[in-house]
Amino acid sequence: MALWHSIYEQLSAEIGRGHYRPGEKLPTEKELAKRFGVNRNTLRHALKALQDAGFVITKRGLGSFVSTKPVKYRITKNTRFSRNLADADQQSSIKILRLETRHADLREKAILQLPRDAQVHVVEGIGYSNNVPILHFTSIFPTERLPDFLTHLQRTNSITTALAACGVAEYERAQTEITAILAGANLSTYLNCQIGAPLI
Amino acid sequence: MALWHSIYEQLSAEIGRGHYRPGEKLPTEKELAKRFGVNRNTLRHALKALQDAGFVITKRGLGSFVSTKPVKYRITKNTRFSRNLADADQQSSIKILRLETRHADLREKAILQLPRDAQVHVVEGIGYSNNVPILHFTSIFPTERLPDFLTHLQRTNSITTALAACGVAEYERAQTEITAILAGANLSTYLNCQIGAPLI
DNA sequence: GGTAGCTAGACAACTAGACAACTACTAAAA
DNA sequence: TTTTAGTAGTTGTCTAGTTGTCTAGCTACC
Repeated sequence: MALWHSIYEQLSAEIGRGHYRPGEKLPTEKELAKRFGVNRNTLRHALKALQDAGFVITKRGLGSFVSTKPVKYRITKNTRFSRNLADADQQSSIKILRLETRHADLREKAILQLPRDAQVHVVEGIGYSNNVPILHFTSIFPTERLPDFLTHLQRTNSITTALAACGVAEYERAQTEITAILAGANLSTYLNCQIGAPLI
Repeated sequence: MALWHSIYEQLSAEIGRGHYRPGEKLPTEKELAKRFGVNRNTLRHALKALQDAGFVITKRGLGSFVSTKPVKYRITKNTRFSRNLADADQQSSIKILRLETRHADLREKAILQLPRDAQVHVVEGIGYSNNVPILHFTSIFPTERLPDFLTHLQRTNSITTALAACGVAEYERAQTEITAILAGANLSTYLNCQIGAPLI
């Protein structure tokens, strides 16, 4: 699909969802282009489609504004939104690239407070949200506390349920206590993933 | 041997030899075709092979660029770990793609338990670990509870410190309470990031 | 005859940049 | 106080250059 069209769909979806209300000003073309990672001309193509569909009105020197009069077009769109909303699922999944058990190194032992010859499970993979790759991760779990973690993980393909199957009920604790935070403090705060623009 | 393949070998050799540095732009397809004395289609065949091998990344309208991370690292996993340990610091950073305040939609209001006309801060960006893109995130924060959050964020470029500046001291609570987890439960467990394969 | 490899060309999609037209705002001049 | 000029920021338009895709035709070889 053409780039501009996917941008058009996303913006119209956000308008329909109420992110931008009637009469409200959209971000400037420059900002939107930056957000979607495209050239301004490409973004303008999407914006032009939004105008033609009656979603927005743009004024030279001022900006683009959400149309005050909803168009019939929006109704057809809404059905799609409501379905998404009903499902309420951003379906997320993971693809596991690596799954191994090895000895913990010094760093990991220090962080996880493990004894001398401790071993760890290593899980490396890519996280998807709506089939868009969003995240590359490498997680470390102490083997001692989670003996058959890998088996569960392999079967369920879900770290959450695998942890649960191993008797770790509370996720909060599991996150801060079991998952090794090898990355800096910054990245560790971004647990929330939504949609994905093409990276790189 | 096929023509395109000899071109592929020559170009990959030149890249490996450092003739073209990582991140550098290759000559245009037109120029390369002229250089090798072949049609553009034939050259594109060679270029396609270079992409598949992970040597170059091409962008429409821009050109082809030497990949910053040659593919071989996937094979030599072990060296990677020890080196990471030697560095001891995974320097992580973020690039912010979007920073705006808008109305919350139904879903967000439900999750964050917000009143009718509540607004939210939207932060979208890409997380890097050692300058490798690892994570695409979109975070939602209630405006009401964090009035000048964006200002702090823009200044510090760190969500952690920005939250702290707004009086949110404990990160654990901030994560589970303030950050909207719009993604499924699965993705939310991956707070740990290490090295990154090129996404997409 | 059929297929693989290459050539030739046309068009679509995207990027980059420059410049014009317009708006809102501010500060200096009348 | 009113007017004017200037500045900054926005959208509109245009040109040039790049990659992506498609169709048609040629040649060598099996």
